[in-house]
Amino acid sequence: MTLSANRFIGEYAYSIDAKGRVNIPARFRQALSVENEGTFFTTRGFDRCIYVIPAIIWMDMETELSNLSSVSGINRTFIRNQTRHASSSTYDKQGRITLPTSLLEYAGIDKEVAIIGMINKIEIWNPDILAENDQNNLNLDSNAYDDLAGKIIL
Amino acid sequence: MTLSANRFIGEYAYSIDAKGRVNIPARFRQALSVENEGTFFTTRGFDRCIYVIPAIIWMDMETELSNLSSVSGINRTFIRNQTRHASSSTYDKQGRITLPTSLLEYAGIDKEVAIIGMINKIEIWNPDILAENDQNNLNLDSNAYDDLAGKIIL
DNA sequence: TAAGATAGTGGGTAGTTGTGGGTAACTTTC
DNA sequence: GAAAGTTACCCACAACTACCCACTATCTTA
Repeated sequence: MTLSANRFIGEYAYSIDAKGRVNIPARFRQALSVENEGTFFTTRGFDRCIYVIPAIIWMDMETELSNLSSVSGINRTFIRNQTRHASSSTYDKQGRITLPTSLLEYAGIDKEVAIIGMINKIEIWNPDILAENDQNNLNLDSNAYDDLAGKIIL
Repeated sequence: MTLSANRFIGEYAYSIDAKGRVNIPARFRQALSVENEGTFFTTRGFDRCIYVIPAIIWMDMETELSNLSSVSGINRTFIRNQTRHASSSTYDKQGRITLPTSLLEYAGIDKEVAIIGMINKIEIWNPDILAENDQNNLNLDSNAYDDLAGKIIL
């Protein structure tokens, strides 16, 4: 276990090639596969982006999901949405992954992508949609945000 | 653990070379890497400067971020904003670090830099922008400043 | 004051990284 | 079962990064 295992930070601008392959930033590769040789999961993000999640984190989430009571309709919907678009995958010798077409469509990605490290997972965005999302967030009521910021002393 | 571990004070005038490398004042180097072999983090500062942060301090923040639930949109936005401009790095044999182009642009740095010790982190400025910032602060309403002053015994 | 150590700056080179394309294996379809 | 389409693996290359060495100025110490 090294420093920053499974900790993803930073934003990167990459592109998808004709075969639907995206490069994973070299700095992410080690963390993505720690303790689970190159295996990870891709699924829909909460926002209009793609999540790339290390196997360990994914399995933790699966456990949490399994603890939700199926009596609640909200829970059922939530569980369903988390799992139905998910699939496991690995990268090729160059460190690239091939993303399922369905996910690319969901995230509105064609050529350029923005990759963001979100600590324990990775987000892949269409840069335009990301910018749009940023813009919308400026208009949010910021009390909750300020509360968060107040707790983080940096 | 020695005296002044992770405590940065003083201002230094250095320059950036053609490769984007900045020297870290020798007096800062030990503190920057205490307990975590030469690793630290760079990111955007609140003002128009670059933060250089010791690993221990940054990792604490990362841990807090990793405990925020991604189900909340505010949390996602917050995490994204905290990590986007950040990257980890180490110094070379000469004690220099290479700053990402994006950060240099943000801070408006081309050649000369002012490096300021801010107790638990380091700020890197374009000297002109720093001077401008100082000038603007003269005009601030000073009530809040006086409040602070009341708390600091010197 | 002289000699050695430390600090700041500059540049070359080998390895890494991001990207493109070819070919074989596999799957699907008729 | 053969053709067409898809996927996965392999190789290639340009740009970039990190590592190494070198030089000078300043500080320390005997």
